[in-house]
Amino acid sequence: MKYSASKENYLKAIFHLQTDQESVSTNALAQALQTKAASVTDMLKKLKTQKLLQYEKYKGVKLTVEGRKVAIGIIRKHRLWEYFLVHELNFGWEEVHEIAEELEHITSKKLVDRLEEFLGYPQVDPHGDPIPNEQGQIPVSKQINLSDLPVNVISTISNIGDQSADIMELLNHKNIRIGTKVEVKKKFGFDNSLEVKIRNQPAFTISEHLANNLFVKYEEGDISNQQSAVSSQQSAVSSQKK
Amino acid sequence: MKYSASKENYLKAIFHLQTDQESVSTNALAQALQTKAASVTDMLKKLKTQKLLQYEKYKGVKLTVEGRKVAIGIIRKHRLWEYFLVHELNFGWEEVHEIAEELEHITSKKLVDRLEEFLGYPQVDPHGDPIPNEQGQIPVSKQINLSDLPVNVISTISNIGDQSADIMELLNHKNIRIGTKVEVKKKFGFDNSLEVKIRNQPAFTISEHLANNLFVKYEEGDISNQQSAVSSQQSAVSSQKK
DNA sequence: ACGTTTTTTTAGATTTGTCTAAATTTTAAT
DNA sequence: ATTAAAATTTAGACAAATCTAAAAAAACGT
Repeated sequence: MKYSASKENYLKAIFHLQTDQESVSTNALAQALQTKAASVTDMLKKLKTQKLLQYEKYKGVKLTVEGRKVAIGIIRKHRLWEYFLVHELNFGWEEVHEIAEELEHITSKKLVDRLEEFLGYPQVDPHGDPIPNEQGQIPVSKQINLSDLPVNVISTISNIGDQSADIMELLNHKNIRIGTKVEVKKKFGFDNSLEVKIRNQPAFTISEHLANNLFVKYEEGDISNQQSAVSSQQSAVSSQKK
Repeated sequence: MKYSASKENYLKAIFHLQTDQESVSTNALAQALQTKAASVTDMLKKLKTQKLLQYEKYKGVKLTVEGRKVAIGIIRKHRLWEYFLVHELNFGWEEVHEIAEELEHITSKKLVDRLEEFLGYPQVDPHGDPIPNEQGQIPVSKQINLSDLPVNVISTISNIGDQSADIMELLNHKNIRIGTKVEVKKKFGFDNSLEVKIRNQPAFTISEHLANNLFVKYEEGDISNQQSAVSSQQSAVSSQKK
């Protein structure tokens, strides 16, 4: 079945807003899609007749299994294209989202699968978000040490090993906190220091000792698919708080 | 300025149909675009108000300079994407047109230019059609000997050196004529024979002697841009009829 | 619990691109 | 030069996706 770009965008937005059991409100959708509540209501009625979502008026909306399948397909395309743009065409990670918003609506399934193969089956996109596989399974969130993060991948600080005042002083000074997006630009074997970059600021160096205490996840907060999440390739590192 | 995919398709179709001074008829456009004449008339009126074409009712239509610029931009994107699909993602040349019909409407100019760079500034697409450069200039048609055609590039037979009955008998037998699309699959240094492929038929071998009498062009019949056509990298081989 | 505010839906309109059927213009033939 | 045929345009309609304004339902505060 083929759906319009507009419908695909609604499904994608609902997927992102739909946390766990919660249904999504009309207003939340209108805000996410930069449109008016009345337009959302109209579209929800159409998507309901296509069995892509469960919708009762005034009760909010949830995706059906089919609707989620479509949404994940769009997200898969979006993230593979982002990966392509950054790693093959040398775009900066901050400029690819907009372009991927268009590319994600290209219909050919064969194209997506070939692209994925061409890229070497990447697990996360340049923003650190997991890339669903062909079956619609989304790789499970992993925590790894910042030193183990491949270069040029944006990830999010999810854990700090040591929680002493000393480390906090340092992190505050460097403006690093949980949720901060970081990217390793270079790894120096000599002293195992790392050159890292945060948002739009110039790159700076952090010591091996500090890096050892910073953990990042590959995801930003996405929900894994139904029952079966894909098992992680690298073993997750458990954070060692004291 | 941004135009809808539909408008871009109209401009592209007019460009392809518009030979030299001739204007394009409503019916010809309707057929090319698989639509009805009435729809074409409607659209032409809209495109005229946008100054993309010259249109007087019952008189047919021609692109303006601006309209041609847009059309060439779409064709440039189409052919670069086709090249990408065939040479990077290993698609067959016969299956890429449909996908490129969608990709050609992706708007980012930076994407196209980066893609072109990534691909190494190719001159012709997998069907042998020339790829316009960033300035909208279209490489000029070149005739080269079939033996000089790179492998895996589709080209069109444009000239036959020897015009004896003998060669014609052979060409008729092998179903080769002017306009036939050929692709060299392999070159054998031992006897300089070539393995070639025509349309969907299985590949077959032709002798050095025959190959020496077959000339192909890199283009299918496209008109070069305004005044300045890009000078060809390889020198064109003049066909040596007797 | 009851009025007020917020959220959501309905009603009616608009834009884009398309269609069919009818009317008009051009072309071509005798 | 008429007239028949072909090509083109007009008129009116429709589907998709959106909007504004008004009505209805739900949630909230005291």
